[in-house]
Amino acid sequence: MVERIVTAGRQVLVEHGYERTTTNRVADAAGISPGSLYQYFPNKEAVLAAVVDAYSAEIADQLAAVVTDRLDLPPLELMRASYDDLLDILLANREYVRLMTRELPHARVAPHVDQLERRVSDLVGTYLSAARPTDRVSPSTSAWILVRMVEHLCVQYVLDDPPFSRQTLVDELVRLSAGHLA
Amino acid sequence: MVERIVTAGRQVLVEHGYERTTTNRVADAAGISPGSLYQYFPNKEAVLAAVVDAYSAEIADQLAAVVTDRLDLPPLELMRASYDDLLDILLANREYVRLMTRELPHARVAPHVDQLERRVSDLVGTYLSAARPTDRVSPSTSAWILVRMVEHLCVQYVLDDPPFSRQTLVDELVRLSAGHLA
Amino acid sequence: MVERIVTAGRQVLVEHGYERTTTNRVADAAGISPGSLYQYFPNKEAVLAAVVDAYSAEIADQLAAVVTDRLDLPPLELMRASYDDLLDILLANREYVRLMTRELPHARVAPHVDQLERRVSDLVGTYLSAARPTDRVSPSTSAWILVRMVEHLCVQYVLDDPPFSRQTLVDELVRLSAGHLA
Amino acid sequence: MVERIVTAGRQVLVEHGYERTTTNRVADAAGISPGSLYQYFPNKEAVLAAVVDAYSAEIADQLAAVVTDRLDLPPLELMRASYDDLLDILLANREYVRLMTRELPHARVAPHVDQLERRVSDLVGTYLSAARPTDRVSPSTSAWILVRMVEHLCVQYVLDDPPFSRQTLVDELVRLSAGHLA
DNA sequence: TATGAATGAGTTTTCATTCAT
DNA sequence: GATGAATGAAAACTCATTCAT
Repeated sequence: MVERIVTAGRQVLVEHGYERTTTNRVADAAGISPGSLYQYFPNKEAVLAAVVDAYSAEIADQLAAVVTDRLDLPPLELMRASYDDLLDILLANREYVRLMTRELPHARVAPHVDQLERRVSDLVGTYLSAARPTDRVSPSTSAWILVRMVEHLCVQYVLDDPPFSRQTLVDELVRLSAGHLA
Repeated sequence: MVERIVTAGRQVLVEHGYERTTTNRVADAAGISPGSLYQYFPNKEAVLAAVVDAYSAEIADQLAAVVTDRLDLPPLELMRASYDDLLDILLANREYVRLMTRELPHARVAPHVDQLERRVSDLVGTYLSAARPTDRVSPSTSAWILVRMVEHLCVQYVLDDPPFSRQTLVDELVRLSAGHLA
Repeated sequence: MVERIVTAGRQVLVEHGYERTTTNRVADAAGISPGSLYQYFPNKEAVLAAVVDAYSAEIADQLAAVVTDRLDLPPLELMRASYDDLLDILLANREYVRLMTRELPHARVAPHVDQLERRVSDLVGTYLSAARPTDRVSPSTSAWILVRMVEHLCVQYVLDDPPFSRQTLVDELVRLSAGHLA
Repeated sequence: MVERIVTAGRQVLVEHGYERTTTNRVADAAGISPGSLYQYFPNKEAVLAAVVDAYSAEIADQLAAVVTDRLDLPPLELMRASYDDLLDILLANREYVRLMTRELPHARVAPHVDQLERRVSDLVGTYLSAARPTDRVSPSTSAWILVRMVEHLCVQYVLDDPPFSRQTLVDELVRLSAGHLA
């Protein structure tokens, strides 16, 4: 039932937008009464948090795995494969990407995005520390830059659908990353 | 008077946040009655749009000028100087950056950001067309990538204050851009 | 089971106050489901009535006995002993006194208080009819005045704890009563 | 308008009872919209407080004057006249007496009643200190007992309309008081 | 033109009560 | 009988908008 409500919440969010997401509408979409909703969630806030949480649980692991699963590859291969998969995942979950970056207030999403970025940045930072001797910038700085750059360009690509191919984006991301690390 | 209302709107937005920005509060901050507000704006929507417009008018020209004023420079110098100035502008207008990217709903900001991005992208695209013969990617693709990359990393840097210097960011942005164009 | 519910109701009333006494909370305190509560009581009203009834059953007899058991004593002794016991009983049941006079709506308590007052007044009236020839006022008027006076002052003393001794109150009540009857 | 709302609140309280007094009903009775009510009062609580305050302002001074205006009389005359007037006032404001002692939750009324009782008790205590040398009980104890006794019996008389005359009650109150002070 | 009191639909939330299991 | 999830009407309160002055 919690799941039903969360699904309904997600749906209302997608269909009506954040500002038109009311507890009554969510209850309606879940096919329950407003009172029932409050047997599973203490307030509206908690319903929205659950929707965001569910998204994170569903997608964040996939996103982290994009890097995690390839930490044994050499940088270039890791990057190409990761960016490729990343785009796959985001393209397959366009609606959620839109929800997180376009629909929900930043404050509600920030904790999850921050956590994911930190998680991936840590991975990348560690990877770089091992793969590369010291350099112009610290591994954590590199990670900060690369993670945000790749993330943002992929998200933008997925949502704004610019007039160049998916392959082009991956190629250019790899090139940018390689240039940065060279 | 329109200006007074817009200023008040901006102030309320900054001090109270989007969700606590009511027409009454804006009227109050403008020292007028709610009824008067509706003689200058048809509805709340329009007030917020005007606030965003005013922001764009105030900052967007500066931002565009960052590139415009240097179209005669060679790429590397143009980039370094532009990124430097861009960071200056954003750092000097942190509050507005926060408003546009963290406080206001994306839908309200998107038209302006898109317009600015298109404007700068066009400039950059044209510049690249002239500066560089054909290449891996079209000038407009390059522009799309570079503009979004630089913009996003600078905005993030300004708002999240990561533990590396402003100079480092500029250096790395130049390096990334140069690598992309090479 | 009815008893369990009534006990729970009393407990919730004491701990949470009348306005925060919900049927769900009572059921919870009774360790049963809200549905079960409705197998023993038709509605919330009835539960509260039962709580008040139980209180009356528990205390009212003691209170009536204060007089009943002493109808063979001469007036002054009867009064002194009765008031003394009355105070004992009320002091020993302060929580219930508070419930009846401060927590519950008057309408819910009135029937029981009225009944008790009538019962005691009748006793006292009868006693006075026998003990005393005719006088300034009828026995029932005397009873009305004395019962309410003593009851109210004792209740107030118990709940408000004024800065004089219990003994003083008893002395003064006896004196007042004696003065009235003289 | 505040007055209109307070009047409406009082009326709803009288006609529908405390538990059926809702902000919407009060607004309705005042002939205004629920929103308007909230331009004059921050919440329901405040409306009810204002109703009680208005009552106090209207009646409490009269009640206190009952004693204040006669502090130069000898005790017996003071008492007789005061009790007489007190009954007049309470009989003339039966509806308000009912509201304060029967309808509203004790917690809402207590501050006002306590204040009034303290005010009158202080007066009486001071009067007794002057009129009478030391005695069985302190003036403040006498005041505590007399004020509560008289108040309660008068209130009960007014609300319950027992089968004896108003004059009888006054006579007996005087007698009781005199007996206490003798 | 400016006002600001008035509006009332819409929001979140509660809770006495029901009923399928 | 017992359950407890589900109900839904009703409550307090908000706020964009209007309109008589």
